[in-house]
Amino acid sequence: MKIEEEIRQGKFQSEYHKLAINLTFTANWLTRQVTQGLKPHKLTPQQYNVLRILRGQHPNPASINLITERMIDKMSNASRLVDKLLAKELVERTTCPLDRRQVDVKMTKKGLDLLEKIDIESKNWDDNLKALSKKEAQELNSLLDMLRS
Amino acid sequence: MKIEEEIRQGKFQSEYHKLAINLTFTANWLTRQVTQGLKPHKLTPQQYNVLRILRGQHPNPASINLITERMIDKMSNASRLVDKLLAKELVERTTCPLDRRQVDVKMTKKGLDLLEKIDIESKNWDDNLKALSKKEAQELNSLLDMLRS
DNA sequence: TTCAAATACGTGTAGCTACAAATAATGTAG
DNA sequence: CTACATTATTTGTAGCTACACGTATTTGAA
Repeated sequence: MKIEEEIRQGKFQSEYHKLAINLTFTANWLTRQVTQGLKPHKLTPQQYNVLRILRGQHPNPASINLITERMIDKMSNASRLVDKLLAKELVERTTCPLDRRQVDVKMTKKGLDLLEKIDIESKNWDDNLKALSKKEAQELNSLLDMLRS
Repeated sequence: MKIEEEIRQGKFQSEYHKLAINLTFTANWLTRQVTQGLKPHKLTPQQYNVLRILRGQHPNPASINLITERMIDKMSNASRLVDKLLAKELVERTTCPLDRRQVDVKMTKKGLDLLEKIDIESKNWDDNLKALSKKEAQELNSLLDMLRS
């Protein structure tokens, strides 16, 4: 459905204004789907993002700083997200012995196992994007990169 | 900057997976800018969205239902957003006499004046998107519409 | 008419965001 | 070595989201 119909707005001030709204709307649409897919595993998209970053480092630990740097949503509060993951025993947190200001965060086996299970399902989530051909997806990626110039 | 560098991830599983991340990341980037622009006026993007919908109806009132239907983020809780706007005296809320389940929400003069002031500034916000030509913006809009199929 | 279903809205809760401020450890200029 | 800046993280607060449930009102079928 065209964005004009989705939010029942006939006309936009400009193509750029329309773009701003279309981009936000489409990202929300996508996030809703990921949220749904993660729900059976009691993970939020942000927690999932942190887990994947930690797996990327495994078996090395990651600091809160490193996590923040790599998160999709950089303003997210990694500290509190790690708290939640800790409560679920998906990660472990220790003070870094070399720099006691830092925290070493590391996946547990339970966390790795969970991610592995989600991996399988998540392949299907991307299918929601397959309304576009691979070439169109590339083009969209390139336009988004350009947009942020 | 390419998305790979933004979140320091060298390679993605697929072009589609990259697209999902790029889309979310870019929308966050954009929202941050709008949030900044609105901050001097003590409005959040969602409150701003509601105000603009109400202006579209003015001088007619809008129900909570109508507002929700037209919001960019449809899961937003229009009821509570209207509360906040009411506290700032930017809107007024009365029970609809024809259907007492409904609420009539309407802009106040204060609300209209505020929007007018923001209108002027907001023209500059869209400039952040002008890294793309008009033609590229159209193409991006079209790809986003297709993506949601 | 009557009562169950549908509709419109409000509220409660857990989790997230944005931002500022606090705390603690480390680095560094003199 | 000391004072000060810097760095890494945590905490506090206001506002938003997602979802479920609650309340009041209206609609409509028997």
